[in-house]
Amino acid sequence: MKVLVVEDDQYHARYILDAISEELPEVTETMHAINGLDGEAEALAGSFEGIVMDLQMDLRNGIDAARTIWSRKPETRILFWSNYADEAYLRGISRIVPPNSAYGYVLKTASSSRLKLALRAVLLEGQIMVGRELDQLGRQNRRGSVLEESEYAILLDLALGLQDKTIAKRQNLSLRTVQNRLLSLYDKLGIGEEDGPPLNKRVRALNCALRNKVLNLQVLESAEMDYENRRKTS
Amino acid sequence: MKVLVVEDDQYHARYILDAISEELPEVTETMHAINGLDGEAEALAGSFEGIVMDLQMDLRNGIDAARTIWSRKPETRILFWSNYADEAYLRGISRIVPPNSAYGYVLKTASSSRLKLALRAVLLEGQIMVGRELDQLGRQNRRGSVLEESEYAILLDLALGLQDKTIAKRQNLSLRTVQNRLLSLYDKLGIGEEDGPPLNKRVRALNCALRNKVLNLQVLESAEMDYENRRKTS
DNA sequence: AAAAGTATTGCGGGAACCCGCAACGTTGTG
DNA sequence: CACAACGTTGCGGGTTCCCGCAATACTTTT
Repeated sequence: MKVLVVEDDQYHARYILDAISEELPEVTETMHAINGLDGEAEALAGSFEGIVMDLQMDLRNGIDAARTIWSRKPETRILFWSNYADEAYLRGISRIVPPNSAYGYVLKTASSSRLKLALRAVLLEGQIMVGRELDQLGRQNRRGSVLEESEYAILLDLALGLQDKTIAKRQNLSLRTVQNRLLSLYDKLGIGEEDGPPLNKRVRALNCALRNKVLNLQVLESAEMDYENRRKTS
Repeated sequence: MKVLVVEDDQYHARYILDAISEELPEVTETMHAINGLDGEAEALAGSFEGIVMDLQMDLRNGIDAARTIWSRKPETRILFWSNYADEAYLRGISRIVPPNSAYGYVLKTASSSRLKLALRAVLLEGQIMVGRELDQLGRQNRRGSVLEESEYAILLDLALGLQDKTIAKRQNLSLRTVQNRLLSLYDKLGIGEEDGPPLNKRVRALNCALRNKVLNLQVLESAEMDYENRRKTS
């Protein structure tokens, strides 16, 4: 079995490569890519059955890399290995996993045994394995409310800096509907409940989304590129 | 000599502890704190001459921890060891280094030899050592323009979501001056030059500042706490 | 099918924001 | 001192944003 490790942190890469060679004798060959772009190219060129993928990387983040890999080779087993339990990552991943595919999500703060277990379960056994800390992410948000997919889309557009009018055009909604979605977004993010002077809700929404880890820098970058591309080709 | 390592990533911590014990025989005792709060407490309680400090940590980030440590023990030598070359970090550090103190800033992507060199130079020899990648950060910004300290302060307030009026009050400026600073801020961040539909400049400014690494999540958190504290005690 | 609930849209107005114009103070240079 | 350069401040107006109110749709419940 061939496994590809996509990881830009030298210390983490060394550790995971060691772990694989020690604990998974079934793996006959490993390869190491040091960023998302490189990893994507290797994965498409070679014939890897399993991938360990870091999420936060330069050039191309793990989710974008995984999307193109899965779109060409949907049977590939991918174990995401990340420092952060961001809702943004989970949302990103859950939108790109192909049906019947094996994947997993393990935090880098997890113990070695947990990591090794996940390596075996996902790469060898083809199971789905997601840490419990991550699973309950959506629930604890604010007043137990999760962002609807539609609200999340608006949040992304807001985060890019688009105006209401532009968002309406993009999403094929009326101006007022966009503003309604923004209202419920503000509500769910808990904006307007602070004491002290009133705030600029738009900026505050982005601020809160970042601090609550509903968004992160990687998805901002992805959304930006997506927006640029779609704008140019239309 | 006693050295404290403040690092929440288990793999990085192990590596740096190994490196110290192998390469720096002068170090007789090492201690490991797993987050900023813990590290701060240990540093103030024990008598450490040198500290290796991660920047991105939960509970309390490295800069905030270093600030309180230096305010009580300004002679402490601190080597910052970070994944990211964010302008936000440099700004934060340069504002808290006490005069005549020894410190350094090394990226985690640096080679082992560079890291070991920095360990020796900063902790043992008391030199100042900053990687070259970091030093030129301020210059390449946009049209060769660096943010003035005053503009940076406004950017922070904007990022918190404060309104112009509130910012004016906080900084003891007139409303119009705040708006002028925002104008030059927009200019330096390159906002308003994009083609395509017009944008919400406020949100866009935050977005760009994050993507250009003028700001990052840690400074947002710090600014937030600072704002809350100052508001309550006034 | 009726009723109740929810999402979408329009209208309108007050507040905040963006910014050109012009007046004023400060600083520094010949 | 004069003059220029620059930061600060006020004024005014055009635009965007925030959001209550109310009229339709569309969905679910009874």
